[in-house]
Amino acid sequence: MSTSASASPEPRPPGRVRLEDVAAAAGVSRTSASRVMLGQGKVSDRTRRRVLAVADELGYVTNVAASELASGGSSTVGLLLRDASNPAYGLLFSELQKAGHAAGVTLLSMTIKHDDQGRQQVASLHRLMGMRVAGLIVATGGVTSDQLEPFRDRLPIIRAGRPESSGRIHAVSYDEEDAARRLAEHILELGHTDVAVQTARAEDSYPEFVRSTVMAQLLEIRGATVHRLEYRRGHDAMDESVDLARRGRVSAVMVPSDLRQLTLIRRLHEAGLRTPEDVATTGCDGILPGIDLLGLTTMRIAVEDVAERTIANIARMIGATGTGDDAGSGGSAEAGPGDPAGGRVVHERLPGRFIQGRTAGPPRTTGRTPA
Amino acid sequence: MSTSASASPEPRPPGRVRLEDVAAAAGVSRTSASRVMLGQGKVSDRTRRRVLAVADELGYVTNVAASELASGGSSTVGLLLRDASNPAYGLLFSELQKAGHAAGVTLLSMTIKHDDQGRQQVASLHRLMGMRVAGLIVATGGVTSDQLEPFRDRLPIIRAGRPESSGRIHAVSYDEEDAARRLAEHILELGHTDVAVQTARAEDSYPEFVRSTVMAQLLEIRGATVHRLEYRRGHDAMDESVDLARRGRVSAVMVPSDLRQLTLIRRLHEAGLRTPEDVATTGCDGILPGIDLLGLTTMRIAVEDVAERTIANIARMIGATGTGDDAGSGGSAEAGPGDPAGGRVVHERLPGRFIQGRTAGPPRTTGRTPA
DNA sequence: CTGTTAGCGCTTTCAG
DNA sequence: CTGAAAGCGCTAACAG
Repeated sequence: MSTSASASPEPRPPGRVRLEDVAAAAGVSRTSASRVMLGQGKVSDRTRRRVLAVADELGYVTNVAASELASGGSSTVGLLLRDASNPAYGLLFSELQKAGHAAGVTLLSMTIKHDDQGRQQVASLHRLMGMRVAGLIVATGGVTSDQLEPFRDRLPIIRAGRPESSGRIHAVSYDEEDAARRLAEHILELGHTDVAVQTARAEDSYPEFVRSTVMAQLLEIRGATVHRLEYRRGHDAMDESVDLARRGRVSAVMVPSDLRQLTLIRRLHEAGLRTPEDVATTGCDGILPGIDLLGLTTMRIAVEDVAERTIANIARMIGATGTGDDAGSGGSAEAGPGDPAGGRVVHERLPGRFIQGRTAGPPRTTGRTPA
Repeated sequence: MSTSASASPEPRPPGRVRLEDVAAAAGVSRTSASRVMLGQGKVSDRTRRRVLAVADELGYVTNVAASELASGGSSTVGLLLRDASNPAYGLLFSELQKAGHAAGVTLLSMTIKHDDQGRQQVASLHRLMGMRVAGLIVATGGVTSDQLEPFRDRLPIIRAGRPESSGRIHAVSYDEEDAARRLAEHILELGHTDVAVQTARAEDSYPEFVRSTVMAQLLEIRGATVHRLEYRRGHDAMDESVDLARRGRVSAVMVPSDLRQLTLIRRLHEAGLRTPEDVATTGCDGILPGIDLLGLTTMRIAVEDVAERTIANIARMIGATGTGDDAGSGGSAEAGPGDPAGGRVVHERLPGRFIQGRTAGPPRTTGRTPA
């Protein structure tokens, strides 16, 4: 495998091998060679075998650029991703790749930093468009619907992991509301009546915004006293949370992400407070390795499901089959690309799983309202 | 920005806009338009301005496939990545993207699952080659030097995060030996003389193999009694570790990764053993969020540095400048691609940082050999 | 079943 | 400074 410089008379030059070279060496025309490589059309078994053998021997690999140019379309799907150092996004990325692989969809990934008010995002978007991807998966909140809209009628776009408000863009997302509800209900069941909820602004993190909003609302509806602590750049609301807990004003602090919960617990420890004895805490995500050791009470979001459904949808929209079968060369015309059969916009929400953990216990005061 | 269907007489079709369209609308030739888009050659200021304006208005984006085909070379770098659900790889991925971005290098990422004895890897490699990337960054152990070798003389290849044995492939890696040494010395300093070391096989995880091997060797050289517990598929060596600890045969267990350390701690807890009171443990990586809360004693590998150096090297090799300047259109001939000035193979090892943590304390028996 | 003939959209000599 | 012409390597109708 490693040192196979044997029978070949000519010491094959390092330069790239063209299909034409393969065809010549196999004694057929470019067309036939092409057909073999594409696995389409009718080719005699002998021809196919020969071409394949020669191609392998010569180390031929299809020039994707030329291929796409000639055929007028790529089969790869662009993936706009957010900073994968966030474990939740890293996992989503992996799962998308895995699912894509299984479905025969090649993903072209591009991460973007979430600063720079969308300007950078647009640039990445353009590069992806320049590569003439067949579809687009957007797995970052940074890009707004407006920025996506102009491309919407050139290719199918689907958001992964975040709901989409625009009626023309597909989405497979985590059911944040369900997650928020279940966490809030858990806190209520434990008997907490005074709760601090760290809230995010929609423009900073939409998922966290939804989570925190729903949690706070549900708690209030059920008669609990809620302290909303909004955080933003340069103000993480942690000090206020710790302060409220220390003064006994709240017996539980709910935050909209596990990363924040870690920070919170850290701060509480520094202040000499323990979970769940002194204060109950909940987070959200459930992705971090070692979460069980930390005993975080949280929701595990359905990353695998979201990835799987996202790929399934986009694959259908671009007509990929993964086995090389043809998905019908005609029939995509006026309806616009990316419309699933019937022109309906996909809009799925996948629920997660509650993780009991050990950071949320009953309040120290026996749970009665001080009334 | 969103609803700009104004002055244009013809309701511009949703289809792609070609450079020719731009040229026509601007009243110049394709050639001039091309020159403007490439930012090269001499074009009058008025022409440039007009072309740019029209291009923007029409929403023109360069067809990368056609461009690369015509110019015979892409400026993107392929990135072969391992499963990003592993936090260490997820972070490396992010950092590479970030560094690439800063250096003006576009990365084309592709993750691979680490099963399937390299067969899958080769397929991904081929796809990347098919995209005619200008260089290749390999950030996964799964791909062997032999598999890389055939492509070595077509483009520069650099390994990120893992050392490379082949003398022809570049590498920027973590200094695993240094990490192993420092951890082992820490254990020795604490007074441990009987230590279990979970070892990995080179073919399963080379970094973990090096770490565990070096740790064990150093411990032995210094006179400690080492129990090597090798793990492989279906046997994680955890039971043996717990058993040795419970029977007091070892006072410390060293494992070659934090993920494993988490598993170990979990198992120890289940067996009623605590760290560091009953047994000391160390891991390696230091990437996990919340590592401070868990108090893991470990080494933080230099992910950021590795990413930065990797990009710097590959950028130089492919002659990228990030500002669009030309790096000399001639001069790359016999020396082979990817050879840095002088033809030397890059081979950097970057040291990490020790993290004290709380999982490793002194042995319960006062540290004297039972002799 | 196979080969021939045109391009895909862009970059690039080479003349104006 | 600008345009005309010639492909890059491949696929896609068309004939054989």
